[in-house]
Amino acid sequence: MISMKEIANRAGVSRTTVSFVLNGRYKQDMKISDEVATRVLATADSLGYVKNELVQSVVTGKSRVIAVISEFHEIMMSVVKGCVEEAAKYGYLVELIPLEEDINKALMTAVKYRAEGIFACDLPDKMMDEVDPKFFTFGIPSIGLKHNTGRMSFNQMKSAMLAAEHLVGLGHRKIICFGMDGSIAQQRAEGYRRVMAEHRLEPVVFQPEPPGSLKELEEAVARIIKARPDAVFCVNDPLAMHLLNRLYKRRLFVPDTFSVAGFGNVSMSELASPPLTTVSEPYYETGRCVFQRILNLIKTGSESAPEPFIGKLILRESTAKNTKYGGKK
Amino acid sequence: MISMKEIANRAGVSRTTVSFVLNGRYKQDMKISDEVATRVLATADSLGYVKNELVQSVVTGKSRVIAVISEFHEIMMSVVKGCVEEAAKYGYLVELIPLEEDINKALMTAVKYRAEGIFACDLPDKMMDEVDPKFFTFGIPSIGLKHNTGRMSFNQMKSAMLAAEHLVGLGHRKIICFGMDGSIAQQRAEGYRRVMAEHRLEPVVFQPEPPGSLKELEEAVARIIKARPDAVFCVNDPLAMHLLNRLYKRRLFVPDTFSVAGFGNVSMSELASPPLTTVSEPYYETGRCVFQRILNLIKTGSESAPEPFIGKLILRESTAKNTKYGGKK
DNA sequence: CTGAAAGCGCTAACAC
DNA sequence: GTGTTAGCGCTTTCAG
Repeated sequence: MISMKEIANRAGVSRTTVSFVLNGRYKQDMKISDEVATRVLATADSLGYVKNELVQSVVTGKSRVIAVISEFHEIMMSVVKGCVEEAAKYGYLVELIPLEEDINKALMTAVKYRAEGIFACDLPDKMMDEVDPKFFTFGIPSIGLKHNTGRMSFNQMKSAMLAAEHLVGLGHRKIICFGMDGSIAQQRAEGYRRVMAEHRLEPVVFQPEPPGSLKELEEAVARIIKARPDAVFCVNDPLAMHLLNRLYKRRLFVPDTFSVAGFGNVSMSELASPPLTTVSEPYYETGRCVFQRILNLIKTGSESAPEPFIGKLILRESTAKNTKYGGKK
Repeated sequence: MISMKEIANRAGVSRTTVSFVLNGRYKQDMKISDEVATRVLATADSLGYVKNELVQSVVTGKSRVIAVISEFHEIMMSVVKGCVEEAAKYGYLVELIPLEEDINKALMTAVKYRAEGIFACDLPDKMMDEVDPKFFTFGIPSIGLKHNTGRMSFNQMKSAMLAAEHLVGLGHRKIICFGMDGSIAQQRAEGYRRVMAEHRLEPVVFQPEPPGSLKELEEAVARIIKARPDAVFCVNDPLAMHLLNRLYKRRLFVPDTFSVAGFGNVSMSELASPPLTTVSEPYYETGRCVFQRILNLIKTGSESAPEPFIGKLILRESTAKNTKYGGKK
């Protein structure tokens, strides 16, 4: 792999000159003759020179790399993609560090490679507390660890309210909330509760998952069906699809039997039977936003608290107007 | 960020000593007193020293990083995860380079950061030919570019045969293959054709997708339904789910109307209505395998041609025995 | 066992 | 406008 030194020799100039030319700073900082500049550029090109960013990182103390630590669930790809693409725009590279049960090991890897920023993407709750305090002495800008706003900025509650309001707006009264395990699901359930309270409707939450074997899920679904609700708000799409699934098995059509709304807009929700009404989380945008926050932290040292995203209601065919109560229109 | 030099000073030894101790080579290469060794280790620890891998990369000429270039579809996360986790076992890090329409730019980024290996993960067909030949002069081990076996080692054809054979085995005769756009889908369709030929059944391929608007898809589905097949083999799960979807809309149940098999085992296929019989591609394993191949290339310079993976048939509820022809029980 | 010295490829003052 | 010099933090001979 050829170096600046060789270019300097071949072109008959000094390495400084080469450096300045190659960094495109030969117009402002130093005045290098156009003739020399072109010659340098030409030889660099003919020799197939490619700058060694690693060295630049060492010298400048800036690696232009940010580390993403995660378990890399399928669903996270969009977040990562958003982060990677946004980073690329600013000349930053993203490196992936697997979590594999030890957050401190992962963190140390990031430090060893001198990542300028760290994005702990969707850490399991319990790991939040396991982070060695000494890590923070390095002062590396990070998002997703406990000491900052934590997680990604997405307003689960308000987003869930969108779905709940949609169901109420369709004229449904007996609306069941399905699932509430985990802190995120609880925020969604809370959104549901608020909407129900606003409309003086009685909230009913079915909680099947947690130790959550398939069997318990089965029972919960059976109970829901027996309850004959007008609509069911599922705290996540897979849960909703599971419900659709069991209804299908009983030859019960949706939304005829009752409406079903999900949450998350996972890729296949569009192809569910019927296509699922749900709330989208802007994963890609979130990833971009996280990079922006980290970049801001790197540049200015101050945390920009962005307005949390609010999901969008995705209207599809699993929800429909209620006619039972002589529903409006 | 503290350096070896500082440790040397604090511990009252030379930087060489520190280097050797910290690299755990003070037993074999040099005989450093246990006492000194522990002292060095202790001061390093108390000072919060973290080795700068970047410098090590520069000095040794080995970055211990491999670059993954991809468009990062949701579906690829498992492959990437497999690659990342396998890499971690060998002390390698994975960095992500977005494709964004210019393969050569992406490749150059990888070279600039001196990636030891490159994994072009599922490049669009057309990009294969756009790779600047000069790239190969760098001699960086790579998987997924045209000059090697290409793509990941997965036998699409044989895997597709699993699904086709399953359908034939259930007693179906009139089996339609749905979709064949793209080189991968064609390999799957070929698997279908072979099985049909083996059993002296007439192959029928419906090709809807390509310029593939939703409308064309719609028409294709209508034609399939009109054709009254015994079973339909869809070249990928989303296509299969789309089909299920349209059948649902017509109140046509599966597998009563006809059996449906997909391909890919995407995460939600399990929750389709009905749960989809499909063929799994071992994405995670593939990712691990790719890293192994790259590592092998790095270490020995020789391409290990692993036995291509063959998918597994995932039996679910969208396929059932045919009774029309007095089918075998 | 330990330390001096050279070097990896590049940046950045500061003279010429 | 151009070249000299020092240095980034680490590895690695090679004398003591």
